Amino acid sequence: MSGGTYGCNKSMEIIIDIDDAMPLFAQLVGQIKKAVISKKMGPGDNLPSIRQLANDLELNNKTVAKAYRLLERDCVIQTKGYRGTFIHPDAEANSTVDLNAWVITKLDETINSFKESGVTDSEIRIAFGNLMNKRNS
Amino acid sequence: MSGGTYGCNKSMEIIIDIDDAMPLFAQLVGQIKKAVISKKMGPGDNLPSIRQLANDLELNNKTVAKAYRLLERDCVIQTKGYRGTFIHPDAEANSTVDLNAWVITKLDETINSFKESGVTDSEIRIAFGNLMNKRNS
DNA sequence: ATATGTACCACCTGACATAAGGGTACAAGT
DNA sequence: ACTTGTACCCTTATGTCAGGTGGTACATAT
Repeated sequence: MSGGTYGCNKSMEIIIDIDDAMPLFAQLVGQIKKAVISKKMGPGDNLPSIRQLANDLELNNKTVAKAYRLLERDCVIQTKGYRGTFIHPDAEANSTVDLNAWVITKLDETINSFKESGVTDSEIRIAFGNLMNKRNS
Repeated sequence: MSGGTYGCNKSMEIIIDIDDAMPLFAQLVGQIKKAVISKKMGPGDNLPSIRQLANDLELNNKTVAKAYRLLERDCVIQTKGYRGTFIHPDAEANSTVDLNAWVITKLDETINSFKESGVTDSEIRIAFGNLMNKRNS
């Protein structure tokens, strides 16, 4: 099997391409943001449950849950526990804001400042690795 | 075989532990800086050639060359081409100045600002990976 | 009983970069 | 001739991480 589609009240259509280089969860995030931007979905609209969507799209629960988690972090959707998941009031604005862009920009500045000081790529990578791993413990 | 030692005029002793998690070249860098700080070696002292040290320590030329390259960048040693390699006049000061410290501090600040914004570890890693790899080409 | 989101646990897979080694070669000097 | 640092080539192995999947369990509500 490869990919799957989900049609909800003829208002939302999600297409997942398993052969796409983009990770499945990222495709889901993009599709939902796109649906919001193109006004196919609006604030307050009900999204399918994680298990439901995973089943229709032939995906794993975790994959869908990951997408929902990211979407909620970006305030594109709101999860209300047992009551289900809904489109966030400010979804449209928050769908266009790309958190990644700001991360890349700021990180790029930092890395460049290192390189200008003659720091080796290896050293930057090592420092990065240490920080990312230690903070977890 | 595991690791090796190098004794030079009973003034310098380098111990490499191949089982250590720290990369071999990094161990070498640390050992030489330590030798400078503890005044076992001083400005003008002659260091063994890359090939010589690699042979004694049972390391590859490249590994030693990498360590020397980093040490010269930090102005702990001076390579004078065919004439060999020597301890830098300001070696002691430059051995204590930890370029890594400033890198870690600044990088830590940047990463923390990301996490406070809810950015995922994965996303930070991916952004980091993209930046480090694209700049190389 | 059923459904919701969520939080754990573990596993497998592929991709990728680092680290390290082997080899060859060069210009510059002794 | 010999040695110096250095710069390429290619190969290997190791480790790490992302992505995905599987299962179980929980509190909260209907």
